[in-house]
Amino acid sequence: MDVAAPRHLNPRKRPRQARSTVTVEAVFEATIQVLLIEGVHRLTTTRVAERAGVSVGTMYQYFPHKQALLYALNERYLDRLADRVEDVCLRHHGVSTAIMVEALVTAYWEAKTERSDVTRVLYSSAVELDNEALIEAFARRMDRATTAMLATAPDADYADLDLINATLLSVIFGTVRNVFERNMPLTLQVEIRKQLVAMCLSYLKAAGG
Amino acid sequence: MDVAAPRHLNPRKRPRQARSTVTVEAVFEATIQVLLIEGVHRLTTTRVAERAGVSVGTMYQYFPHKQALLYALNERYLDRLADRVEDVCLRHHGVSTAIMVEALVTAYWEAKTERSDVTRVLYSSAVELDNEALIEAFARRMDRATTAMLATAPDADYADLDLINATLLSVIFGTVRNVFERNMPLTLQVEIRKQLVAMCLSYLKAAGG
Amino acid sequence: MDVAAPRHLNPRKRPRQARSTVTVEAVFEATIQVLLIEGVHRLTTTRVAERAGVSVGTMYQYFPHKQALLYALNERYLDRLADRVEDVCLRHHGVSTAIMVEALVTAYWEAKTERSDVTRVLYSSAVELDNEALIEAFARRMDRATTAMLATAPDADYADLDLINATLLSVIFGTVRNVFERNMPLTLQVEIRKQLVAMCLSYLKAAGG
Amino acid sequence: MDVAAPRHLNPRKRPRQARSTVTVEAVFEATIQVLLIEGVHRLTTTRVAERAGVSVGTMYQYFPHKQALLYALNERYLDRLADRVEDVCLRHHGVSTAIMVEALVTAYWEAKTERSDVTRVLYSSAVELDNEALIEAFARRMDRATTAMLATAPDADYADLDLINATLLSVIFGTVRNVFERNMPLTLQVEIRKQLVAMCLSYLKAAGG
DNA sequence: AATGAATGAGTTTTCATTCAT
DNA sequence: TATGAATGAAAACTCATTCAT
Repeated sequence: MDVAAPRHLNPRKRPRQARSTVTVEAVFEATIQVLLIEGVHRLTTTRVAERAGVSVGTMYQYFPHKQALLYALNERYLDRLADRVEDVCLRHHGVSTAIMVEALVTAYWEAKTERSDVTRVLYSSAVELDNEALIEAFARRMDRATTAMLATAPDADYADLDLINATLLSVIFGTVRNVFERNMPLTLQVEIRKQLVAMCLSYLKAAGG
Repeated sequence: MDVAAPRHLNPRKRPRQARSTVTVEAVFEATIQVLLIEGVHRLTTTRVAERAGVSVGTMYQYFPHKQALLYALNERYLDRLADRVEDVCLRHHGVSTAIMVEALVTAYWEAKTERSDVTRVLYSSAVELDNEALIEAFARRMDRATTAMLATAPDADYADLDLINATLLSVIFGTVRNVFERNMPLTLQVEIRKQLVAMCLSYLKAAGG
Repeated sequence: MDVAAPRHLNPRKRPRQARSTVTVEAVFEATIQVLLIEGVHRLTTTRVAERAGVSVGTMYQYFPHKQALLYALNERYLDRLADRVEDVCLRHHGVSTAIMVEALVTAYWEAKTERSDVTRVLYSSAVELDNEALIEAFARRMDRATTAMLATAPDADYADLDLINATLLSVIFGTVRNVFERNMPLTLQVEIRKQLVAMCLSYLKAAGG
Repeated sequence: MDVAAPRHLNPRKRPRQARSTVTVEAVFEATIQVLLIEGVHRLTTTRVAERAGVSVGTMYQYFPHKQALLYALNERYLDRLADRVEDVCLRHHGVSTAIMVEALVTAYWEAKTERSDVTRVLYSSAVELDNEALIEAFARRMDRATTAMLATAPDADYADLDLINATLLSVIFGTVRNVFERNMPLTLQVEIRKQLVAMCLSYLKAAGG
């Protein structure tokens, strides 16, 4: 994540010692728990601190205000998600387009749905958070990772790889969100996922695959 | 919209006289304005009432609580959106698949982006709103309208129209949301939209077009 | 009830025609119902009017404000109660002290307990109501009625009838309220009532009976 | 007071440190003052906090809502009252019935009338408060204390002490309330109190004294 | 005369943030 | 450094009363 966070959202200090890291982690976990159990509108600093087993005062040592906490939480989440997808992409350089797409969709889909409740509350926590920079940074990492991977496909040669890649990511990310936001039955989800892969492949083939 | 709303979100009274309708409309408009100008976390009943030029008391005669107001607002929005898309679908029965898809994507895309700020704030207003029923009802209307349209395509014959249709809608709706949430440059938006149409078409062709 | 009500609590007009009386009666009934079903803190003019089947506006024709309504309600209640007890007293002139006391306790006890829930909510409706005049007027009627009755007892001759009478009424009225406010088991209530009669009689005998 | 309070009326935290105790005490005092000066219907949390010299927020740390405050206030009052009466009873074990009754009536009467305005407003504060448990607990303590005392009377032997005791308490408590609620002239109050003692004694004598 | 929509001051309650200990 | 009591502005919501129709 190489994009500077909006200045006012910087955590007051970056945790360095072991104990701090543990505390920060506990606070993150507590935040998610409170969001899950009580909902955004009951997400209060006191409740988070209590659940994290620290005092509000201490929490304010690490996060100068509530927004900073939510910002950091989203940052952590997107960082981890990007890590996972990047990792998958790297491991699929040079394979066939079909396998690439399957791998990409699977990686993203599973990351989002294996804890779909957490995904959902994180979305809700981001409302009214100035997290464009975060999204942007995430998008850039994804762009790079998938572009790099697609470029190594032995069975394809795209005229405008950047556009094709941007389209692909928008479609995949958008569809996944749409599917789990609508709370579709699991069997339908699985089928749509297969169809999504098929759609991407027919698109890529037509585009130079 | 034939799915029952959660009981507690029902407006207190349905506006019948001209005056009431005007009031309710003013409140809706004011809500959107406040959301646009101040953001969700400054969306207070007082502010909405003030901007709508009515007293809080009056507002509470029509909406028993804030949630009910937001629910009704989203309902109105989705109803209108569904109206538009249904209308387009009806007017494209019997044309070629290519034209259908183009029309569908265009209709939805434009409805969402011609006031993308409004779309955005409406999404944010729906956070922590029990609006599954609304989404569900909207989805059902869309499903019916597009299925009916696709079934009349002279140049296609799908084995599993329902699944294909569900996929198509998830992809289109999801992609549109993703694109405008990421605040992409307009030129890229336009290109991706074209690519989206192309993708849908290659998918449909492969599926029986 | 010959004591003037505090000026600001006068009903705006005394109902004269048949229809008015019906309306006023309906409002009284509605008030009691709302008190019973919703409690004092949910006793609103709108709710009463609605339950009475009239509009708030109409209600305000008869009672210039909420207090006036409650005042009138309590007045009506105390008037009726006084009527009943007076009636019993009159019918027991000249009988033995034992029968008088039994009759008095029975009349009051039953009037209070036959609808103990109503009694209770009326007490609660009177809180913060300037109803001293009402109480006073009621007390005076009772005083007169029982003094007059006791004076005709063939088996007694009291040195200070007024004091004895005042004591008797305070004890009877107070005990009844205490018993039903404490929500005692019915069997205990019945026994205490018997004991109360016994106590009054032993007192009167000692005092000149 | 060994009867559990309704759960939702429990104070949020029990004051432990000196400062807390002072705050809670100040809030109690302020509540009484506001009740005295402004009346129940002007008893607002803000006014109480202001008068107590604390912020509303602080008040809400000790009492989760208005009802809890009123409940605690009544509890404190009844506890103290019970303490006083119990104390008097203990100190009169073994004396003559006449002295017992005199002591009991005096203790209760004085506790209630020495600050009759406070007594009155506390009654009014309890309207619509689910304080049955409180009353019950108080009644039980009184029952025990007076039964124990009466049992030690050298000049009496009661067949059914429990019933006699219950009657006695109902009569005494009820009469006291009736007398001071009617705002009788002081001289009459004094006389009635004497009569009440006389009445109780003649009753007890007849019952086995 | 009857209606009931509109008013807005007033109420309870919450919660981010500070700061004395 | 950690704590958590205290703060008070701000929020949602109510309801007695008025007055145009």
